[in-house]
Formats: sequence, structure tokens, C-alpha cells
Amino acid sequence: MNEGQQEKSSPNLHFVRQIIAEDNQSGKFGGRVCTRFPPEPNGYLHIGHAKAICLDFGMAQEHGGQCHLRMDDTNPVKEDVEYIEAIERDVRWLGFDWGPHFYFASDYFGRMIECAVQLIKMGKAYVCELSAEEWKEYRGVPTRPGKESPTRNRSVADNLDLFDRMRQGEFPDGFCVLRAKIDMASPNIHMRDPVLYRILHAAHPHTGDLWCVYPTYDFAHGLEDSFEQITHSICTLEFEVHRPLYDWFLETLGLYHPQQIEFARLNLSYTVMSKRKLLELVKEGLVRGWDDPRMPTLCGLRRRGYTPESIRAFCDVIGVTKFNSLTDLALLEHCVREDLNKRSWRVMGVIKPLKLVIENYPADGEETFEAVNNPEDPSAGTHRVPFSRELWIEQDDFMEMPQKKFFRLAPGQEVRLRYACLVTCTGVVKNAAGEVVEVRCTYDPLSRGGTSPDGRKVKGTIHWVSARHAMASEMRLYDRLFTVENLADLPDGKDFREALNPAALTVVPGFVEPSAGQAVAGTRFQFERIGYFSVDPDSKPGFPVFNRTVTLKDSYKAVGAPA
RNA sequence: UGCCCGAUAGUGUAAUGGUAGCACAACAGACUCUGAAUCUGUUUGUCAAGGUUCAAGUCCUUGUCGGGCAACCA
Repeated sequence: MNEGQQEKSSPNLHFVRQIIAEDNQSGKFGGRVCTRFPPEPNGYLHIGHAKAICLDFGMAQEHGGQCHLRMDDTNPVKEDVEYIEAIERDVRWLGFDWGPHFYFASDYFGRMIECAVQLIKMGKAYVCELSAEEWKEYRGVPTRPGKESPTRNRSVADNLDLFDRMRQGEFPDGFCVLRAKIDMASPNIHMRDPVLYRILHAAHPHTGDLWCVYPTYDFAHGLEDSFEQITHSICTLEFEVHRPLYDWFLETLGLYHPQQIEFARLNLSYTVMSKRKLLELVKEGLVRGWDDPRMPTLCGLRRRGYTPESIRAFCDVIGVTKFNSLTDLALLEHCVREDLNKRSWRVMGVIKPLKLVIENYPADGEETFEAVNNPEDPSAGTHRVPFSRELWIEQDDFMEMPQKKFFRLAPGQEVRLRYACLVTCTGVVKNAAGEVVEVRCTYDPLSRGGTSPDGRKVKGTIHWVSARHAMASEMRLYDRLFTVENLADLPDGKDFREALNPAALTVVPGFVEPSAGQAVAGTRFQFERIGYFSVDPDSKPGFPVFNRTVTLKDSYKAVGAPA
């Protein structure tokens, strides 16, 4: 609906845009812009990836270029086809299209081997039999130079032969590696003769058992970018130290040379962005799966009811910089509310039911009232809501001893039942424990439709569902995944699992008006005065399950209620 | 104690030597058949010290603080 006008008049000129603008100015890449999003298929995409995806695809889009989707599948022991498929699905859902440019790093393995052989022939790479432990010792530490491998000056012929035998599968995993010959004294650890190839007898999700040697990230990534004629290779800050290596390989091999640019990854309060931690939550059953609506994964957010538009808007508003920051979860929530407010239909649903009986309404009487589908969009029309003598209202909308400025139901107080009529509380029914189990009231027959017949002020309006017509349903109420704002601040030794929020998921029985009960999975509604909800795929015919995407903002302050 | 990067309201960011803006959050008020939305207003900021300049958030120096780097992970 807003296809043509998504670009703001003055897009924020962040540093990546500046670099691209300068490169286009100087003609560095002939005015061409080609980016790539290169996930490793070892987990599901999360909101942090969304930032990268929006940047990668966004920069290409803005400059009439293209963006490749590339599986960076250089480590078969961690990767899986399940992840490959999920990644494609999620990027597409987010709203991006890579056209024919879907690639696998593993499709370049043959060319990468040639590059490795070329380095060997140039005397710039050698086979090294140091064990992992020895290698660690030889590498040195940042403050002290490393030592050269005993085989560092092996002949080209020997290296060629050994590397060939590595490829043929003559050696077991870890027996030896191919290393670049750079500088064991470099203050940059990554330049101390880094590993190019390691032996891994493992089935690869894309190439099967074609290979038993696999290139490392440092060697592979620049080559992938180069082969694909990428112009701007955008990655996160931790790769900054790797850039000299990235540059070294391409310069040494005399290959086309993209520009690597690093930006700060997204950190969101009260959640984790680490693929490893997310994997642990899934594997250990601490959540119900990758798409658990508590998860910051794209599929989790999708199931929770987030729209791709809201996530893109979020990625736009957080900006792109080179310094680490912690973005407030409230900003993400603001973005969904803003989007959902414009598009979602309003219905009434009750999540903490309390019976309301209208004493002067006929026991077998019923009628329907007209409700607006979306006040933000008159073209959305209206629908009718059934009404009868007994209703479900929200427990929070009744107080036996009302605090000041409580505009809802209380003994003797009058409220409007949204779209229906004005009712005045006449009393309550309590159980043996003294709890209010039913509220009694009378209604004003002249107020049908919710109007005030004599113009009297009725400050409070509450939502309701006709008990006779209501559809029982399951309400899954979500809250922040963790109780700690910044997981990075957890003291050493403190396990992140201990910071999980037990209240991140609360399942309660509720009721919704019939019009909301038949919706297909994925349908989003606003439950008036409560929040935005989406229909979960666990729904069964006649028994919908709703996920609360986010609450409505609430400026009412209940006394003693937690913030 | 090595190398690399960074530092602007509570949070996220803009200002590209020339009036420190915006958004979120918070707090007031208006409006309201959603205590929502919408509208109005308020509070809070250039890490520090020097230097260059008519003019510094921006350039230089030093310091402080924060992050990253020592997988045959990416």
C-alpha cells in the first residue's frame, strides 16, 4: 500500500552511505554497487541479522545495484539444510529479493583450491603439522610475537604434494593444515600465518562428501566477495581486525578487491543476539523452538505477530554506526505498535474474565451492536458484535474499593460498554473465599449503541464479550525473555539461563467475540484496550490460540502495580 | 604493559568548521465511545584537559573510559 513512498525525503547519511557516495564520486567501482548478505547456515536469523539484511539489501536498492544472498557454508560440522531453508524463508519474509543471486560459498571451493595452490607456488603458503595445542603456543600472544612453524620453509614441491594428499583424504582430521606465510611477529594476531585449510571428514549440507578439506573464513570470505564482484562487503565490527588479512589475500593473489566496511551489530535490551545462546535455549527446551514468540528470531517475531514492515522501520530508525550500543526494546515495540495501529482490525477479547450480569436485561434477549473495524482506516468498515444479559469483562476493569481516578466499574459507578450501552454497578457476588466472582449491574435502555441519552459524562468505556456467544480461547501473553537489561553485563561465571524471565510466557484462558474466533493463523487483531494479538498456528477449529504481540500503551497507573 | 576501533540527553541517533536537532522513554496538559491513537508542552547532552581557528561536537595532542582481537568458528 505504501510501495512508492517508503523512501524518506532525506535519508540519514550514515557512514556506510557516505563511503558508497564517495566511491561513486571517485569512480572506485565504476559507480556500481553490489552487496551481499552472507549468513552461515548454522542457526536461524534474528533481529540483529535483520539490521544487516536491511543494510545490505538497502544499500544495493538505493543505488540501483544488487544484493546477493550467499550461504557462507565453510564449516560442515555446524551447518544444516534446515538452516539454509529457514534463512531463505526469513529474508524473503522480511521483504527482500535476491533475484537469481543465490549462492553458496561451497560452490567456489574448486576455485579456492586453485587460489591456495597459487599461494603455495608463490611461496606464500605451507603445510603445517603443528597440533592445535602447539599452534596455540607458537602463535604467541598479542603482546609478544609468535614463533615460526618448523615446516614454514618447506619446499614448494613438498607443499604442493602434501596439500594434494590432504585433499585426497590421506590424513585424518587435524593432522595438518595449510597456512599462509605472512608474519609471525605481527601485532595483529590474524596475520601470524593464519590457517587457510583444515581437514574435516564431514558431510556437507550442500556438497555432501565431495570435500574433506575446508577453507577457513578468513581465506574464503574475501574470495567469495571477489568472485561475485561485490563492491561493498559490509560486516560487523569484530571483523575489523581481519580486514588486513582480507586485503592481503586479494592483493597477493592479484584479484578483484571489494571494500570491507564494518558496522556495530545490534544489541537489544532484555534479550540475546548470540546464535550460540539461542541454539542452547532451543536445544535445552528452555523455549518451544526457534519460532517461539519469546525468541528474537525472525520466525519467532513473525509468530508473535510482528510485521516485516515494523522490523524494517525499526532497522531504519536505529541507524548505523561504528560504536557498540544497547537499543531499548521499547523502540522495537513502538515500531510494531505504530504499524499495527494503522492496519489491524479492532475486536474485543477478555484475558482475565469476570462475569457481568445485567439485571434488567431479559434473560433470553440478545441483539448485536455495530463496531468499527479500524478507526485509522474508515474503509475497513464495521462488523456486528452479539450482546446478551451475561457478559465477560476484564477483572482489571472492576474494583470493589476504587482508587481515585478509577474510571471503570465499581459499586454505584457507571461505565460504557463499548459500542453497547451504559451500565451502573449495583453489587457483587462473592465466593466463600470472599473473592468477587460476579458483578451485577443495570443498564440504561436509552443508551443503546453506547450513546449518552441526556449528554451525561461517562468517562470510562470498557470492553466486553457476550458470554453466550464468546469463543473460549487460549491467550499466550509474552514479556521480555530475560530479566536483565544488558546480558553482556552478566558477571563472569553467571549463567545466562539464570537470567531467563519466568514470566516471559503466561498462558491464560480467555474469550473473544465470534468474529475473531475463525481467523486463520497469522491474522492480527487489536483487542481493544489490551494489545495486539495474532492467531497462533496451534489454533484448532472452534478454539483459537492468540499470541499477544505487544500491549497497548497504558497511561493508567494502578496503585501498587509494578512498573 | 601489544594492536585495532570508538565516545553527543535515560536510550538510539543527526549536525561533514558556522544556531546542538530528531525519535524512543519519562512527565504534564488537550481531545477521546480504546486511560489507545492524535495534538501541545516540559525535563535531560557534546568524556576530560590543552592546542589550532574569527568560530570546534567536528581538526591536532595527551589522558580517561568502553568495545574488539590470542578457534584448525563465522
